[in-house]
Amino acid sequence: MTSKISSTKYSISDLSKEFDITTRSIRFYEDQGLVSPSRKGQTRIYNQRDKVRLKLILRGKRLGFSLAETGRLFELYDVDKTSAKQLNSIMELINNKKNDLKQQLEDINAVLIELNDLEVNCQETLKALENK
Amino acid sequence: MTSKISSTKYSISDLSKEFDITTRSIRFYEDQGLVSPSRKGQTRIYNQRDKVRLKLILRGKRLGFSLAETGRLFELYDVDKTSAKQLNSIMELINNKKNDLKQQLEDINAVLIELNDLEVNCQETLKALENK
DNA sequence: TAGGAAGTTTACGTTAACGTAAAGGTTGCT
DNA sequence: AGCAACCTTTACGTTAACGTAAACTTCCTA
Repeated sequence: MTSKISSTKYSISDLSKEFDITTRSIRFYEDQGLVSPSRKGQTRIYNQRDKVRLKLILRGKRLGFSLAETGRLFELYDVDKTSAKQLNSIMELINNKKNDLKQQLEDINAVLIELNDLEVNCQETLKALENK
Repeated sequence: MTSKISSTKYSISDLSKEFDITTRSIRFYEDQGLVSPSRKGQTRIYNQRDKVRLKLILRGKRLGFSLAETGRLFELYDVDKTSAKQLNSIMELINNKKNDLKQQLEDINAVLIELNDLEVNCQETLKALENK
């Protein structure tokens, strides 16, 4: 039973097209230790895990995370969780991030409200122009 | 009736302390046209409007806005809204920003859920360690 | 077999957002 | 008068996240 695990392999250009980023960027993320594709000869081969990570990297960027920050989030899943000390410091990190994000939620809601006001204002001005 | 408008004047170091940023940053924001303090001799004098703008600049940064983007948002409030063409292009800009922010809201909620999962996971592992 | 497409490494260039240092002006003590 | 605490301008330095170009290999195919 030769099972099919081969469908989850991607070339660098596959991923660059799928995520609409340059191959340069993908190689740079590797330099920074955020993805670690295997090799066939010289050529990089990406798997499902790498693909997910790319997605998370891009999500992080949309949130204004640096690559280093995203990397630290990745590590949270891999860190050795056998010691209570480790666990507590991880949980502290998690809580810091959560607080940052809650602040961001507030910020975003504030800006959305302002933009809505502005939009309404524009619509009214536009209507006034038409009815003249 | 000499009214008191003088309480809304700040020096550069006042603001740098209040917002916990360097004076260098504040001067840089001026270079970029985001604040425009008046002068008494050489010395910069900031008013309430400048202070509000600084607050908005920092909020923008927390959301990952570039200074240029924040500047464009400022302009939205000042632009002359006399032409329908202007108005429509402004509203397009507003909508683009709104879409970005909605995407960010989704992203943040996703990350918050993941962090919560991770936290619960940590708590359980910790409990298991204690009950051993 | 010649060329084109996709891959690689190496390395210098670029932009944003400041940091940092030098050199100097003004004000207020003491 | 002196100096400490501010302020100023000018200008070069720095980091992150790539862009861009050169020079080369490997594979496919017309």
